[in-house]
Amino acid sequence: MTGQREVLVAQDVRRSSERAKRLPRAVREKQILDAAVEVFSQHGYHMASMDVISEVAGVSKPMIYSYLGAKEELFGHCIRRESNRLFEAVRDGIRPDVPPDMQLWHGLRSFYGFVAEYRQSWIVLHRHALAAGDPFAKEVTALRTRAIELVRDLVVSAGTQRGLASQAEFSGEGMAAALVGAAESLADWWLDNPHVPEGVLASWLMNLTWLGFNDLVEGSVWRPLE
Amino acid sequence: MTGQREVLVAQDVRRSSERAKRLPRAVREKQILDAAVEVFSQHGYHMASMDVISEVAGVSKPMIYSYLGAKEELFGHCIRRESNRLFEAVRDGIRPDVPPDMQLWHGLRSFYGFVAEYRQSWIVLHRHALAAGDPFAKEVTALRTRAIELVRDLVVSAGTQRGLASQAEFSGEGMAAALVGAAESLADWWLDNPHVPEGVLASWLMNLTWLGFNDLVEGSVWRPLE
Amino acid sequence: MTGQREVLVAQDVRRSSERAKRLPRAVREKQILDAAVEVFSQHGYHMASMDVISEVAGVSKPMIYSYLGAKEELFGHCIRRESNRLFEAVRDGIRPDVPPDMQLWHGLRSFYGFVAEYRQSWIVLHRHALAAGDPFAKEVTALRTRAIELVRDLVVSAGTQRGLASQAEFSGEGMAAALVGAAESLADWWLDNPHVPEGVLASWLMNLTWLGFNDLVEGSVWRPLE
Amino acid sequence: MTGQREVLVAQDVRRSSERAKRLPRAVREKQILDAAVEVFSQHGYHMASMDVISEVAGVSKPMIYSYLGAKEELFGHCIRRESNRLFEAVRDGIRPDVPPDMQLWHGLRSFYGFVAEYRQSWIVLHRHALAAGDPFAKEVTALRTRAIELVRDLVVSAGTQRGLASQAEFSGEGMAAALVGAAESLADWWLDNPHVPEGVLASWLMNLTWLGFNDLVEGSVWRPLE
DNA sequence: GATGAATGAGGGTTCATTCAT
DNA sequence: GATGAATGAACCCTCATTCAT
Repeated sequence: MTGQREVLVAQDVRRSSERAKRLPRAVREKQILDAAVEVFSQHGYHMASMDVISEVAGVSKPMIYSYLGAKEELFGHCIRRESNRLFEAVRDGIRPDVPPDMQLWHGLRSFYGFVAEYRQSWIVLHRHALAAGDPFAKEVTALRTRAIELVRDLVVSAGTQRGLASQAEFSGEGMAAALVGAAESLADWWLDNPHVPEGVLASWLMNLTWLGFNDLVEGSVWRPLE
Repeated sequence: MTGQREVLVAQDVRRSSERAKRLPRAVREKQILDAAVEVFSQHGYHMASMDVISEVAGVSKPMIYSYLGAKEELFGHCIRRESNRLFEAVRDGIRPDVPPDMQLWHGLRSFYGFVAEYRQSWIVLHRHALAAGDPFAKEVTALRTRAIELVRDLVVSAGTQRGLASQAEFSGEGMAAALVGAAESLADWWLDNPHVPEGVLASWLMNLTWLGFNDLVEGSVWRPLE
Repeated sequence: MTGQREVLVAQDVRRSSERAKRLPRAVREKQILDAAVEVFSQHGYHMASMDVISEVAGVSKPMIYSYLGAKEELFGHCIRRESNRLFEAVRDGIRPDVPPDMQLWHGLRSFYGFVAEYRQSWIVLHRHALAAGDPFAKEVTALRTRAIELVRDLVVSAGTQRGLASQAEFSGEGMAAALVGAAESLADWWLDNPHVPEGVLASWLMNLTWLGFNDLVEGSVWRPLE
Repeated sequence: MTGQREVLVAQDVRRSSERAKRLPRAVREKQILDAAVEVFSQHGYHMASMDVISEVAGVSKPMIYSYLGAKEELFGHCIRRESNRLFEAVRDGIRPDVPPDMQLWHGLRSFYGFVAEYRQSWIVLHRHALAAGDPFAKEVTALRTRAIELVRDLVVSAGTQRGLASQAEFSGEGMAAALVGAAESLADWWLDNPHVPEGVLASWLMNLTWLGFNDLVEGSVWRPLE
């Protein structure tokens, strides 16, 4: 949990009732965003109070307002930063020069890697931003859309390569949405069942969505070959 | 949306600032719960105000407190009622005397049928209760667990019948969680893409999780046979 | 605690969700007043709720309003009933044909006897009515005034019999007030120190106010002779 | 009533719905406590509303909560401040190098001096805190206990000096409690009979409890000699 | 740049009280 | 006579936000 450690460091630097040292704006903004993500992830949007955020950030409330705007705007900043982090982590984890199933495999591993490293970011995005209503839910929906497109292109290209006839039962987008949703929900489930190592999660998903229950019960198993 | 219609009727009956007619307690409780679900689904737990709920219910605030308790408790009542409704709808939709894939198929259809009919209930359960923190998230998690168990038993029994060796890549619970999550997320996606008919959603999921992408790109398709 | 027992009896008579039997008005009023005194003594005027009183009385709220009026009026009824009870107990305990000190002695014993038997009444009068503000404090002040007059007449007549010159240092009323106050406060102290037998309290007061510390430290002691 | 005058000044300085000038926290806390004591003394704990207190203090409600806590805590602060004021006033008024009766005399004079100067404080302590129930009543009881101990030590030491045999009729603590109670009640009586000068009250008590009615009717009188 | 001081506004909750049956 | 059903009104409290230093 890198975010949390950095916040604590920021706090430690500062002795109580000591005026905060002048710091470059970028540093202050990072402190504040880190603190905000931490607090939002713990309490959700509505129960997170600006007072607490400012305490955790080691910065006075007026600074938050002056640097990052009101609560809504601050929350938006958090969501955007973490959205991008997450998307980039997944996108950069995919290697374009391997078969589609391996691409999917790498994408999933990167995703669960991110969730493990930035647990709080994931909680904010998945648990709280969606519930916080429209300005924010849209942001997360957009992220999800980007992910869905990534997967859709992958599957569709694999399909068209092999002449998959478009059928009512098949919809690149719909099924990509289903896969992305499954990945998200499994991440959620992981929060409450952390004993499972991260590679296994990706493996389950590959077996389920690449092979399907049918092949599985026949004894087939998907494994990454490289 | 049966609930909403009835609530509006209740409102229409009553002219503003007129004393509500005396009705038996059970009727009032239903009115209140219906109104609460409606308002919670629209605004979420924190932004829903007891004032608005009481107005929508056509009842004064003290009645709510007297019949269903404070806000937290009221929300709990909503969640429990809708949880049970949903679970029973799915469970009753499953016919036990058909092959596993058909059971899954019926379960999914019932699920999306419920989401279509009780849109607000679904929103409260999926979007808001999970974000509202621990007393409530647990309730929904419990619901999800019940669903996962249902699916797990289905798949595992199918697998063991055919001698599926337990492997690291396979976990009845984990994969059932993934499927349930996929179904949930697809329902969520459906809220923003309502043009897709409900049967198609179930079809996608069956194809994805029963056959897998691999079979799909080979041209295989799953269809319900009865 | 006679009052409490009677209330419990009244409650026991009534099975839940059974309509209260028709009873003569006087009986109902007694039930209500007993319950009110009990609840007021426990919670004070403001924290006592009409709901609780009606439950303890085994009677619905509208009955209370119809028989004994609103909360203020109800409290007034309580205070008046208990005031009179107390005053009559003390007055009737005094035997007019004995010397002044013995009259005082009997009065004090009657007073502490009452406090022991009607603990709740005393608490309502002394602890709560005085704090409840003017309509009620006056009532208790009036009671106190009657007590002071009783004592004053006693002492003054004793004094004038023996030619006590009126002096600045002496005021029948003031000193009677002091004695009455001492008696009250000792009763209050008794509530928290119930191990002392009631006769001893009266004895302390007699020794203190009849003989004074001065005589006491000289070894004199007052004892009732009859 | 120093407190009240200052509060009014604070109010006058501020025109309605104008932002209060920035003042150091300690000053505001004093203003708030003064106002709270004033309002509590007039209306009692339950009928005093935070709105009124904030108006009288010339400060908005959130400041009260931020500086002195919620209503209960605020009341506690008032009681503690006034308790200490009162106890210190009495203790500091006693001169340790004079005979016991003179010490008592000075203590009583200080007490009535305090009641005269801080009428509201006395009312809060004696009339309202005791009735407000357990967190607060305990505080006042503790104050009373400290006073009783003061008096007990005085009398007992005087008694043992002259060989007072411990007897059933004599209890240092009990009689001290009676004297303290008498003093309190006389202060209470004084509130409704303010024409009596303060020295006279102390004089009555000295004559009553030092000499006793018996000596008094014989014509003896106690007077301070110095 | 940085902050302690200050507040408007609004929400949850609970009574005492009364109607209609 | 007796009561469940119903509500107006008020109170405590908190929070996001801004001003003045």
